Amino acid sequence: MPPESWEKELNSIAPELIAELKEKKEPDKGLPPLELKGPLVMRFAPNPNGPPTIGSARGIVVNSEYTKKYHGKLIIRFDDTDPATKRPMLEAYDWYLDDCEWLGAKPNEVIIASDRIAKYYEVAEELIKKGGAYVCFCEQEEFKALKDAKKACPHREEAAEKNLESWKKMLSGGYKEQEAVLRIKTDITHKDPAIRDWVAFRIIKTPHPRPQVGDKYCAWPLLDFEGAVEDHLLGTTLIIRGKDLTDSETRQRYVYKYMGWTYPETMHWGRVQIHYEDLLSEDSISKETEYYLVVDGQKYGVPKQYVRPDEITTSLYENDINNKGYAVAVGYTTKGNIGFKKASKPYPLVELTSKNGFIMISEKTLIKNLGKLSTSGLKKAIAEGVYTGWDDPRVPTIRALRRRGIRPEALRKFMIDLGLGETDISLSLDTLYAENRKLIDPVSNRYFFVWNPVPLEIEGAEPKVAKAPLHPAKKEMREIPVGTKVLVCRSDVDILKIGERLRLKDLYNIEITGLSPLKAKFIGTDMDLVKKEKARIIHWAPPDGLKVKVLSPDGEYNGVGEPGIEKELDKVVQFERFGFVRIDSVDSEGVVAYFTHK
RNA sequence: GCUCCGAUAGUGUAGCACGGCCAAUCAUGUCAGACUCUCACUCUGACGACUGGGGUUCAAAUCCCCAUCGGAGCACCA
Repeated sequence: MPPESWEKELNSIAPELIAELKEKKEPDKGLPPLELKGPLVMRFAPNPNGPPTIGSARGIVVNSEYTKKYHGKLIIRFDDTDPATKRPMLEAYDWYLDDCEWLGAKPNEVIIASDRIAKYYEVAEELIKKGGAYVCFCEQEEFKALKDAKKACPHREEAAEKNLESWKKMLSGGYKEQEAVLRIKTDITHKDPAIRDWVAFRIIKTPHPRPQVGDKYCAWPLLDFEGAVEDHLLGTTLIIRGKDLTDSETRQRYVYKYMGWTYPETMHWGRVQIHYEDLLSEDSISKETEYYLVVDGQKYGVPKQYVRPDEITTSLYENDINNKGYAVAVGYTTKGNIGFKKASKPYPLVELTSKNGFIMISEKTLIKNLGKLSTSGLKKAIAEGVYTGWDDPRVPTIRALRRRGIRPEALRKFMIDLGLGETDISLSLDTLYAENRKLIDPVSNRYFFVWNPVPLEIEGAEPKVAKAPLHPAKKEMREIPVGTKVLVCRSDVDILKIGERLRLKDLYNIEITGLSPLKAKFIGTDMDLVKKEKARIIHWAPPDGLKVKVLSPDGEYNGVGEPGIEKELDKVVQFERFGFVRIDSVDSEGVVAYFTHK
């Protein structure tokens, strides 16, 4: 019996079985469902020491997605309790709120930790009274030595009254920085050294950047304490955070136990790195690539072998070598795309990541690994002028993506599709771009933009007004007046030969008659000729067009665009045969556009 | 060194709590073709993975053990 008959037969006997079979095949969309015992309260808790990054977007989106789905409450809480080393930026508070709203994740409540220090003091005092916390005067190294030896420090057994007294003195500024800390009493013999008697408060005399707070406090809570107290005060029921904070839970549970509170449910996700993959030019990849390890321009090693560090003496950093002594390497496949591969099994190796953020690939190509830049690293680079600001297209912030014309829905979907895995991932923004392209392609007008322009004189052509569709699926036309001279791209010119026939898109056909200077003659307007001869179709721009500059993650493109682009300010358009861009500014100097993606 | 976590195609995911519907899902990517006055979009097809080794079982991606690799924490950072 053929399968169709089977289905028919089965349908008549047991229709529910068919339904079940089909249902089974349907993939789960979106985030995994939650098993809730009560109302859902979640928080997203950044330190506003810089604008939200692509990594922050994950937290914003996932938290908001769940609270939307289960009619819960979303709180944004600024964990700004370090006025010194991770000093908050005043502008960043609003940047977070703004980017959240843009992402469709407007929080129900906004909490600023530095406004609520007094509440943390109350809890601290109670903990001291209960014997769950003590003021410690050990020097850092001294305490670490004791801790590693599972030994208590002399202050641990101090009476509660004495601790209370010291605590008051801490609050009133009676100690210098580094002189005293408040520790939570856990288990000094805990098998995990990360858990043993952790610090809840330290003394910082640097004033807080927020004028409302200023120098009001000199005892500041650390994240583990502030977070523990706030999560309880806010009634948080589910916490999703990075794997790096898993130990926090174990530490914080001691506070919850002393106070008789109930700890929220927790979920974790792995480390995220972003790599940009699209900087390989096609000619740098051949299908039958030979693989080398390249360090500082030198070839080492042979493919399909692990690369041993003793074969390489230059520029290998400690972090690039795993504990087996193999270099952590990155490869690309014969298909030409790049992937990070674990060095645990043989793989055609080509390159080495180096600590300075670059990956070497063969001799020609360089890939920037933007995901590796930390907020503080970015801050420094911006101050030094390496980047123009927090929305420089090369910088991995939400602001930069916005400026480039990425739609919030695309970013949301991208983050939701990542899911909640505890696996460490290294991802490519390609998927985000593909998602975004689907959204903007149907609504983006088309224009010509010629980068690295080369003038082309056409004999026998009459000045005319070219008509081209604003969008291939719509009927509105754009009009481009053109004389006997046009501009074309250097990259198109480079491969031209005398006698070659080509089509200037939406204009007419030409035959090349000279290369330097570039000359051609008019040979008609007939499209059939183009189709018959399979002539190349290239785009062009009038010499008196608009000056256009495109800023993209991999550099600047300067050229000339057709008139009309200036009407698209703040919109995303497609520069044909170039890619999508967002028109960022228009003035007498010309047009500045931000590259969205191909 | 101590502790914890993880491992499915190039990339990211689904499946794992309850072993058979899994010769393994979806997206992206790559290749080929169709469409097209763009290298965009759309459509069709192809490619491509359970880290390794043992064990339990009639049956293992799924449970157990070991190995390997990767990541994180052990801060008066968040």
